[in-house]
Amino acid sequence: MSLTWPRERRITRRAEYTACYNGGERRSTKYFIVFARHSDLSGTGRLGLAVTKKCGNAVARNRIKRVLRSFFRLHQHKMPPMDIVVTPKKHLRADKFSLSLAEDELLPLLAELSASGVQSVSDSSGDAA
RNA sequence: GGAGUUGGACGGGCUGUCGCCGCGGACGUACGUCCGGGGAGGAAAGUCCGGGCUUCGCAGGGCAGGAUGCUGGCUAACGGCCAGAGCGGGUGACCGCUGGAAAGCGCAACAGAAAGCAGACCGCCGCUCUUCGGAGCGGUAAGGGUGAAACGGUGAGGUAAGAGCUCACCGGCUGGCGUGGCGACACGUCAGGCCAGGCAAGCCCCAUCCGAAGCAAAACCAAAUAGGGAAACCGGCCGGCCCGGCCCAUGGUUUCCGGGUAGGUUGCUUGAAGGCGCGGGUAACCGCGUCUCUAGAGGAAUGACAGCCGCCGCUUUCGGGCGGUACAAAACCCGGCUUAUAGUCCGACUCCCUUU
RNA sequence: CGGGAUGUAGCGCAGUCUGGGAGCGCACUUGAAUGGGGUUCAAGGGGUCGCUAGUUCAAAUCUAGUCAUCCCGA
Repeated sequence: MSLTWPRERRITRRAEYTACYNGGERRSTKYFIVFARHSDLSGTGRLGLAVTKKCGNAVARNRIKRVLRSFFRLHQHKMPPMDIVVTPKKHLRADKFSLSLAEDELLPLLAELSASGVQSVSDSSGDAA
């Protein structure tokens, strides 16, 4: 199975971000807030990262984004077909952050989202049929 | 050996797996696949200056406003750099500062008699009066005390007491001349007058410079919706009809046009570029020759995870073990400045101690 | 990219323009008043004036640099 993650699987418009913030589900863990919304495109989900200045300087913010992107790339087969926006909380320390920490934090949440997402997809497809 | 001053270079390396963003080539109808090659810094940072570039404005000049400020040079330009001058600090290597206060206005708390065209509290001296304690008038500015700062210093003459009042020397100032230097200035000499305080990072004066905005600049392509302009046809009114005119809730349909939003493309990296060599210059820098191409995104790539090796601490049973490995990431591009930075290496110089 | 504001006692602010004593309110401590508490009255303590340099006799105030926070415009 391929583990690529091209640009088409990212959220690149401000309107799409605000749609996730306003019309999506909101879950939170110890270090992250996750907004998830049903994708307009069929099939694949997309990822958006919003790392604010409160998380540190540019080097720290870049590291957080890269680790999160790597996490979603390696676990993309567990990802539901939704638009997901991840925002770290401000007490996340970039120098202590790693892939294993991201897995501990986000894997249960991903499973939870995919359960509810699959259910809603089957509901909507049933209505269409 | 110790302490220090100053200039420069670097700021992790290798391998594997899985990835990301541009570029070139091949296959290929589009989509896509494969191959090759590239992909953060000395400060990319702060955004404090200067320039290029783009659009707008502009006959020329002035005012206002802002910036800079010893001299000479470098530069596209600069508030930058280099070389020098004066002053200050340091034993020294070396470091720091810089227009004008005899154009004018203004300011100086408290203390002190007095804080700025000088003046006189205690003193000192003379005269007059006296109740013998002193008081009044006048002279004086050497001495005292205050303050951050009190209108030259020392000595002699002089005097009632004194005083640049006079003289000598010293210090400082102004002007002239000579020598050296492109110049800031230095040195020498003559004359004057004995004195002219501080603050311009208070207002100000003088000299020089400055049009404004910024790549979200700007150019091009250009939906949907609303509105604008033009033409044709239809409709209504004036009218018997045509021509013509009007439709003031400026009626409806079609076509065309221009502006322009979302969006897209360009701007976008070959440049006051870098390396090496030679030459000129004390240097900053400049000239010539030759070689190289070195990120170009657009919610924003340059990574994640392993392993080995460096480097630095702590520890050790000398096999090793544990921990750490800075600051900080391009966003139109350059030249500087400022600030942050674990450590490593190299050059030059100064002072002290020891040995020969 | 461009522009602006703020930083002073535990908290909220004045003082900065025009340089000389660091202040106001709440809070805190002590005392009075009450049987006790609150209210009230009186007295008191507490400040590297964000930081670092410079100008000045003297800096919260002036100048330069720097740090942090906040707010605008495109």
